[in-house]
Amino acid sequence: MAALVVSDRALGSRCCDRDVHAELSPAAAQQLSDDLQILAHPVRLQILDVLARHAGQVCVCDLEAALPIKQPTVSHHLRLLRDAGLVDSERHGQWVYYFIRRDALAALHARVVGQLDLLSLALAVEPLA
Amino acid sequence: MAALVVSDRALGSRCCDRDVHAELSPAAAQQLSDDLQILAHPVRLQILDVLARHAGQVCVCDLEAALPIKQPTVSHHLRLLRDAGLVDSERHGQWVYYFIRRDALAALHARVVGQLDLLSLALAVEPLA
DNA sequence: CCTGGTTATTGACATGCTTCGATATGCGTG
DNA sequence: CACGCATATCGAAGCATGTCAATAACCAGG
Repeated sequence: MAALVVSDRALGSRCCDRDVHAELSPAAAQQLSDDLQILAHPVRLQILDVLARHAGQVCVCDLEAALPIKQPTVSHHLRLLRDAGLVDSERHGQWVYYFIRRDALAALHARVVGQLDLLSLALAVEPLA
Repeated sequence: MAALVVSDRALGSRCCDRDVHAELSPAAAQQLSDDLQILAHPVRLQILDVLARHAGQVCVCDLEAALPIKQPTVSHHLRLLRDAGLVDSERHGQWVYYFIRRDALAALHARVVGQLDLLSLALAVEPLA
């Protein structure tokens, strides 16, 4: 198990002068981080889940009934999701119906999965040929 | 385009009494949210990236050199990653070498991608058969 | 146009996250 | 064992986030 970490190469000397850098650029890391951040809240995940399963037929009061939060908080999270481009809404009479923007969610899904796959791939390759 | 949202079914009346609920349980949403949260920071993403590409040969000062943050902050993020089970470390003399726990990262990767795929899948299906 | 119901916004508060200086701990060397 | 270097922890400060009561804006019906 120790071999997992320590190769035959000496580790106990010459530290901190290796060319260790991230492949992931700061900009790419920020982008991925933003993508993850908008998803990283239980309420927003549940909102997306509900919208995905009842496309176009969900108004705010439905969400309020389905979630453990008050109406202003529902509107708050919906605004974040809309600002992120993931959802949009249409007014019908007194009610506002929200729906997922499929293209945007697909794009986000592709970015996230793509980057995470890259990470896992880097691990699959034997360390530092 | 409006057809995306409004079916022939009347939307302008009878609101908020439908059985709209999330498939994603609160517990599952919390779990996924936690998984995403630990990843949702540029510095942690870059740390994981560096560790993935230089498996077992990265000490803290390497990370400090590769990242735009001071040493206490590096240690802080490493602690979060370790508490999440994603990384571990070994001391070699004066230095501490960090490495990714492949099994844990693979498990997290599977959970995240699995749940996100479910979301996308729900969207692919035509709304509410 | 007044009323009741739905949604958005505002403002305040609490909580949590990120960062870093200061400091403690641990290790190797002389 | 004293010193220097690497790392961890503590404490404080600043900032972001989540929540909700109060209120505004909007709409339908009488």
